[in-house]
Amino acid sequence: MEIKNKPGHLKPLAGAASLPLYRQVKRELQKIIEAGHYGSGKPLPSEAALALALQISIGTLRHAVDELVHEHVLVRRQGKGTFVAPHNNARFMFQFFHIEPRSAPEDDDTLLEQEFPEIACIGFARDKADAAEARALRIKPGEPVFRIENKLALRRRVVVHDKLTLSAAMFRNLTEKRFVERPSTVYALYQTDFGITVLRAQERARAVAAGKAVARVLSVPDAFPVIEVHRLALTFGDKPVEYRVSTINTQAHDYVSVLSKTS
Amino acid sequence: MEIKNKPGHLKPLAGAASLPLYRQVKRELQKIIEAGHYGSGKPLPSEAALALALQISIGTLRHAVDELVHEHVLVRRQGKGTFVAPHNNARFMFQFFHIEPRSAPEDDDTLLEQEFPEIACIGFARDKADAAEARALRIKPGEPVFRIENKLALRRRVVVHDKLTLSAAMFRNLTEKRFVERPSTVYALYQTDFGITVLRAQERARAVAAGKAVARVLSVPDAFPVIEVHRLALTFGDKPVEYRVSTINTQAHDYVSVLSKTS
DNA sequence: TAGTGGTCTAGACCACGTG
DNA sequence: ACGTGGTCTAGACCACTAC
Repeated sequence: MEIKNKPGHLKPLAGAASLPLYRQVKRELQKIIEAGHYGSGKPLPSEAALALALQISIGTLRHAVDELVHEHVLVRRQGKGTFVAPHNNARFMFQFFHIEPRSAPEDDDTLLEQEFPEIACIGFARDKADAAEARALRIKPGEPVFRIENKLALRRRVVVHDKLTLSAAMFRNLTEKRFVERPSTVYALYQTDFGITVLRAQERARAVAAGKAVARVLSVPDAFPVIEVHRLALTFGDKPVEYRVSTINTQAHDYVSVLSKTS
Repeated sequence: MEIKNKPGHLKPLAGAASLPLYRQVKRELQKIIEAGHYGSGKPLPSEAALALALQISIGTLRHAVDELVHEHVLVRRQGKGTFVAPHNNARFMFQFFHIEPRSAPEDDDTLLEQEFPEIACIGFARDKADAAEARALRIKPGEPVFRIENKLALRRRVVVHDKLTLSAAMFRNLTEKRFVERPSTVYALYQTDFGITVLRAQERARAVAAGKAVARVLSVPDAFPVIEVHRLALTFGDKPVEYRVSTINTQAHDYVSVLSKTS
């Protein structure tokens, strides 16, 4: 056949180090996703169509999609199409919820049937960002924020106290009603109502003596040792979305994390 | 050209659901790796050679290798070859060490320059497994185990107390000398001296009041709140390798974990 | 039957590391 | 100059889902 390929010729990065074509395609796809169309049940254009539109081979297009699928940004369904990954299923829920009862060492491997927590909103207010919140969310101190307080129960026992902080500029018109009536997780709410996709989160945990207010919520003695987790949730471009301080009663539950070479 | 491919024809799984060829190849590669040759600086056979030997196309071979690379089991080095992932470099170290100073919120993104802990062995003994150890390591209570105690310091301050338990059957002829003189991490030692590759670990964390002995090692008041982490390290086939209880002084350091859709 | 993603092949050329 | 992995292409066929 003797056909010359011209990799890096169709779409080189002028002057720069010329990112591989499939990386450029990946970025292109990310833009499409971030634009927000294709949110609800609608599949992306077919691989053949995308490859044609971008004037690349289907193999290269698939390489780009492969990476996004591996990052759980897209999901493929054979015979149906490729979709942006939904935030509403149980599987995703437990990407960000890592509390487990301490019992049942029957099966060692991970999540077989994790329990869904029962969430109750016990506070909702609009206020000005303090220093810590502003630094975390990368806004100016004093800018308006929403503060939401939740308690989470497993088997009727309150195990976690959550304090969420959201930038009011990012979450315009957020109301307590929407928070209380949300269908599933808050991250699904961010996506459906505000087009914000949480991609990653970093958590920093420390042991502290429970404060009076939180101790009452968790039904532990005053100054009892609890774990305090500071979480920052991020979207595309590592932009901060939510700052959250969780306090966990670890008398009967563990804060679980899986360290893997596959991380 | 009009050449018919015969996918699933060269190497179908008789009777069964016929795993894709590249998955079969992946297993083949895993066997090669587990066999233990290719441990020290020696590259695997080249992709072209492997594809030829297995009578498959190079694309399929690469697909299999891609997955193992993504799982950090193999690493590729352009111009040199493909190697089994070493356990001795800094990058890997921090796959399993997630303690960070609480300061410096300068750069939000992860590990730019994490500090290497200074490790000191403060105990080494051969004993019989108690109930908890036996259950974790999946051996019988009373079977011989090694117990090792370490303390880890960051910036000259002791931050972590570790208590490791290893099955003596799995680690024959382990000596205190080898542990003290180890070049880098213990997981590198497991690999070089015993051919055991740690692939994953699960950690369960809880807040507790520090016991007297540990409190002294960590220089915290008696009954001070600390985090206790129970780790089980696993190798191929999810076989338990090491059971470890770490106690962390979180006065100035955090126990960090990154939750990601890319998990 | 038609359209989608999933697998596999064969081969060209590029970029890196070593001699 | 040579061998290694890295990228890209073009096309065939399979498996699933819809209509």
